[in-house]
Amino acid sequence: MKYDFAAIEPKWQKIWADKKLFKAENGSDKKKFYALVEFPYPSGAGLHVGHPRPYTAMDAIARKKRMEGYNVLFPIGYDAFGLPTENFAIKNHIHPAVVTKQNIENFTRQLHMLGYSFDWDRCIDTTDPNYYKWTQWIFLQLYKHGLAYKATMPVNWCTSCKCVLANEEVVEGVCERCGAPVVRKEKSQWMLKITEYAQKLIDGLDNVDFIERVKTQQKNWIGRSTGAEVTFRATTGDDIVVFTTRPDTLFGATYMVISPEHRYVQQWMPLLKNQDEVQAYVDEAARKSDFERTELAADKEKTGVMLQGVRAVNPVNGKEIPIFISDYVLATYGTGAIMAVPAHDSRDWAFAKKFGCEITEVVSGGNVEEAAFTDKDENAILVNSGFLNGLSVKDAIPAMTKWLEEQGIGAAKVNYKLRDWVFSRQRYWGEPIPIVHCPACGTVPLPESELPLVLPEVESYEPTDDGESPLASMTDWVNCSCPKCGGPAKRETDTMPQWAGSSWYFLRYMDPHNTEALASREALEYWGQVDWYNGGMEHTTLHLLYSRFWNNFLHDIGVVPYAEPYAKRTSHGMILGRNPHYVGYAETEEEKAELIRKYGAQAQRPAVKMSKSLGNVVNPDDVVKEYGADTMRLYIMFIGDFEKTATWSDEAVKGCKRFLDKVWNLAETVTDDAAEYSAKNETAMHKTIKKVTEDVDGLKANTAIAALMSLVNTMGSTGCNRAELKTLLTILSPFAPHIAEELWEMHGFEGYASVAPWPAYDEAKTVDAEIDMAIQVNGKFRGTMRIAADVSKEDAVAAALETDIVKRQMANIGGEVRKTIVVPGKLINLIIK
RNA sequence: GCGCGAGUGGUGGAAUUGGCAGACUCGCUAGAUUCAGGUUCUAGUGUGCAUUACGCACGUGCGGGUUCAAGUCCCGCCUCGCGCACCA
Repeated sequence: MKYDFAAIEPKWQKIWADKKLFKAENGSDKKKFYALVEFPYPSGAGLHVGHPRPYTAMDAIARKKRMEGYNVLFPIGYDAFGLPTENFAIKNHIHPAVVTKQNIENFTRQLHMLGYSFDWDRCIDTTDPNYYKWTQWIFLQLYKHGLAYKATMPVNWCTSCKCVLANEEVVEGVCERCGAPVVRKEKSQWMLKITEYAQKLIDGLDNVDFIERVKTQQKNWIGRSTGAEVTFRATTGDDIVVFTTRPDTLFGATYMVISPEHRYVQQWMPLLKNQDEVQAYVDEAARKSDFERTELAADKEKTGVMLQGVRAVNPVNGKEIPIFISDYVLATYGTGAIMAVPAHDSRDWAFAKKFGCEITEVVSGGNVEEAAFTDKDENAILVNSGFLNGLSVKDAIPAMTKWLEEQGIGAAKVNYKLRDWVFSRQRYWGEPIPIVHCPACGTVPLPESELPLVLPEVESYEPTDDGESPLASMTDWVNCSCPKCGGPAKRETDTMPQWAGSSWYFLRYMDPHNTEALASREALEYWGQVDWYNGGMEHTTLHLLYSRFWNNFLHDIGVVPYAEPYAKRTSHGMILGRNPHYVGYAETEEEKAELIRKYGAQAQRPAVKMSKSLGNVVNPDDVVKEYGADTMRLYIMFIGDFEKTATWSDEAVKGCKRFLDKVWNLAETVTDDAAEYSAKNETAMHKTIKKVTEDVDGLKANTAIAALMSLVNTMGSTGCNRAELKTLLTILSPFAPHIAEELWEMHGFEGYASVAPWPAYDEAKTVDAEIDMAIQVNGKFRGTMRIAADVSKEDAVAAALETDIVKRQMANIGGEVRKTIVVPGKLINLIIK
């Protein structure tokens, strides 16, 4: 009989679903294990090959844990609010809810097709009012605790999405999603005070097992720096507060810079002698997009204008110094003002050189006429610094900080780059913000009893250029009565961002049908932290950070038992496609030149992100149709190091299909009903069980599969008995569950391969009794000798001296053995001189 | 600029308390099966020199070093990828 995957796979998917084989049980006596993958955004295009990589890896882990006796929670759901659906709906005049429903059906079909062991009874959908009721509930808790507030401020505005963006959604000055330019816009926005959790979000990383690059990226994003705030008095009598990481260099502060947006600029305008020049600079800075303002920021020539008519006093030496405005000082970081120390800051140095400011060296060790001396040498000695002279940088920082505190003009201060989360979006397809604006009472939160606040049906949900949400035109819905005074009021018309629903979804999986709470206390305590969460690096400073923030908050208000939601976080590499424009594929020099001219740097890369326009997108449906889900799963795991990017190869998929054919054929040859492993295969069996057991947990499925291939290759000549087949199918099943299940049934094994107990291995039986020990002479490999694995050092040397290999070398070199090195079980090295 | 990671055959990639480099896969070569194609099976496949030998030399981005022994450790570079970036 032939391996007929097309018949086998749907058969087992149906049986698994009917028998609810992968159901997670709340409150079971078994040890729990919560494995989580990032739930997909159900786009119209369906699953792409990027999805199966993390899903298959975590599925293999979940399956193995189940076989090891754990009560495994491995859930899935849909993060279905968001712009692409809304845009598609607008274009095709269908309601986003209808589009979402269709897309979810398609995704569900595809996920079933790949044989994932999800507990489908716990499937969630963020656009379901029963779900977003609790998203809104969490928002109300944030509001009650002062962590949600409305503020008018310059925000990032995507010119194409016609919507504000969080800082995390702006990448190099353009929209993370659509690539359109982002401009500043003054708008009243709902904000979440994530900055209040900056330190907790850093500290929490110490207690979790996240891969290092995730921790580093989050820390960099939060951007903690320690220093001091110092107050300078302006000649107007106003106090200018600056933040500095180097209070020790205060004697070297020879001028000040404030950002063009700083409130003092307009306040002092009437006093200035060069008003026109200053105003022109302010206007110009306001016109620039974020992208223009940061473009090649490091090398960009500094610009700025001196405020003529106002000066400041350096509090440490009483010197009067000039004040400039310049866009190299950011309004949104620190206090929007700096003390410039050109001798020890390269930006200040470049500015000072251009504008002829004084450069005073205060830390010795460099030549400040040539360049700023910025070495982070804490033993460098202070000069030209009054009471700090002779102190090291290390000692001068606390000394100056203390002095500032005594004078009442400064204090130690910690600053973060992290900014509050802009939480409202001027779009239709999101969770309505449960807030009412009352002319009498002001901002009034909706009572919890009125949740969910359901998204109304609208005629037109097109975004508007004026920055109003499409909901604003829904007067019937907008006009309401104030929950507090009963008078006429208006609803908030902005909706929540895409990231809201995903900020707590892992909690809902624990108790998805609860109508009284986001999840019961028992469920939250039973499942506790997510034991293993795998997801994309692109979410490190978005979803991952946001959800840690929400969970920390929910912990602080006593809703969840753990501050940190995820005990472990890993991340998969992207799957790239073949680059059709790669120069390597060109046959002539002319073609090559043409490709480089047309595609530039892109032409140098053999593999690139898959995209419709390049025609290199691989659809899982096609792969499953041609080779089956098991081959697809196996290949996507075998493709390479899980954490690195990998390139899809249609050719290489065949190898995995061949392997499964071999397994099928091997199973057909099994006639020996032995209940024990054969002597021939015993070591190989134990070795392979060990390798697979360790590699699945170590996220090294690629080498686990290689070991399985080796085993099957070996058995091709040594044969396979019933006991060996049973183990083979068991350890193969996390990767290729359908074929394992079918052969399991055909050979009459009990129960299901998917939930069979994981086989044990005997460490002692993983090593061969006899090995080929390597023989080196003077450090060079010369050959091997067959010898007992546990041979003594003396016997190994004696045996080696008897070999032709060593005799020949002795004769060639003509010396005697001066030294011997024996690595038991591995090699022997003879030094002959 | 700062931070993180990576450079290994024709290809994807194994090997990290220093111990036989190239497991496993694709591809390729030869042979068998087949009317043929595909499939499957057997043998081979880092480079060079040899082929009298299972022999010699070279070989993990580049240049040094430590060691009986280095892809792995140390010093100095180069290249590529990712993240952040005028963050005071």
